[in-house]
Amino acid sequence: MEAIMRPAHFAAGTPIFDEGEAADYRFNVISGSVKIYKLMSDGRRQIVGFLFPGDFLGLSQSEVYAYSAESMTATELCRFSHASLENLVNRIPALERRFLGVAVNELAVAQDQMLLLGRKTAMEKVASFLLMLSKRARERGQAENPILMPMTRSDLGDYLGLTMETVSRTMSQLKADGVIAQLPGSKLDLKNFEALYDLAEGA
Amino acid sequence: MEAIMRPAHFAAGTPIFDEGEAADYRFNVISGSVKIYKLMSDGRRQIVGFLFPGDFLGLSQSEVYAYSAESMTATELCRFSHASLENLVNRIPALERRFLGVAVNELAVAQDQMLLLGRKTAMEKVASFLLMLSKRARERGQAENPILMPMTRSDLGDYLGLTMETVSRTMSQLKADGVIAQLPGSKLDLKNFEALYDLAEGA
DNA sequence: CGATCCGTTGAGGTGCGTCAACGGGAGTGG
DNA sequence: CCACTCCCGTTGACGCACCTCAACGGATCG
Repeated sequence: MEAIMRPAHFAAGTPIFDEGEAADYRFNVISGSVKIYKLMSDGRRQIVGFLFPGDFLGLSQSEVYAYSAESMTATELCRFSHASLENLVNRIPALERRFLGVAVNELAVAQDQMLLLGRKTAMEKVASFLLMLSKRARERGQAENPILMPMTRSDLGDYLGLTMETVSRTMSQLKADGVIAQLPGSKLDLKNFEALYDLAEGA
Repeated sequence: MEAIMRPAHFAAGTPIFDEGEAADYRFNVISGSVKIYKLMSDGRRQIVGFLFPGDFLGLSQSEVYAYSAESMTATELCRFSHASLENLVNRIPALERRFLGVAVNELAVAQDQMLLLGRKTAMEKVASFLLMLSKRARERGQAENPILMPMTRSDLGDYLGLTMETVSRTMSQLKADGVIAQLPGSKLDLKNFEALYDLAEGA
């Protein structure tokens, strides 16, 4: 895979590709963080994923990207042209299996997110989100407790189906209740996992 | 594939499998219709998909199903044991490619649904849903206009992140405005596609 | 040191949820 | 063939969780 890979660097807040563009490339996140989102004609936005090192983006069955992507922090990506990746996959069936696993996993994550968006309250959404960030950090081999949260309140709102004001209020309450605490550098200390689990389920 | 397939029949409203069960089988819908959903401990439900002939269910990376499945109408399924399907896929790489395509497609559908759940109003949700049903019928080679809608108002609410009362009110308004009309046999006549497109986008 | 962006907080409004009543159709049993 | 029941859908009245609009403060940057 390294033979067909090209590194690509993006400063914080840089567009990577837009929904509707020809889907000529696939990417893999090396470092940094990326948000992928869909827009409505009047500007309403739904963020459909936050991506971290190890995550893929740009997978598409159609000729065009199904969502837009933008870096949140300084980000390093691996870029693969669709054609050369196709060639490689044809010669190495195990790769296809790998991608299938990735896609099926992401599908399960998407279904969890549908439950969150459709049925959870603001507090449940925020608590669920914090726990998810923590879990994903652990899966990446990082610490599960002080979590890095590079996204703005507005990003968070557009991910959770809330306004940034509601996100802010909810986070303030969690701070006031001593469940979380801010640390320097966009870091968040989850001081009470048990409380978060209860809040995420509506207890 | 036919060699390892077992047919399975389900009467309307019959459980097929439950979230958390050992994911020993994969299924393909032959005829009828299926809903797949996730439940919260207090009974809140999010339907994450309605399945029709040609659709797959039971794909999972984990050892257990990630959602529950139940037939909505009398339904015929193909059942494949996970193990034998695995064997077959190992011998026929094209099958893996096929599944990858299915999964990536479903992921795109899931992302559309996230936009709907997170950012659309009740009217936009209902209009979008009707158009999606019509589009999927067309893709299956069926008529796009009188659409079959076998799900209850409650199912619809749990799919769109609304209550059944709100769904009912919204459908009533669409009827009053002459945009849709009920036909016998759970069928719906979409009398004004253009109006529906506008309503789905918030115009 | 002005401009901009982000986050926070308050006051007030509203879209949808909640609760409730009712009617029709389908299945069931007498 | 007619009650009876149950489920589904509809509609109304009311409440509330979250949105909208607004003001303000701190951080970053040119």
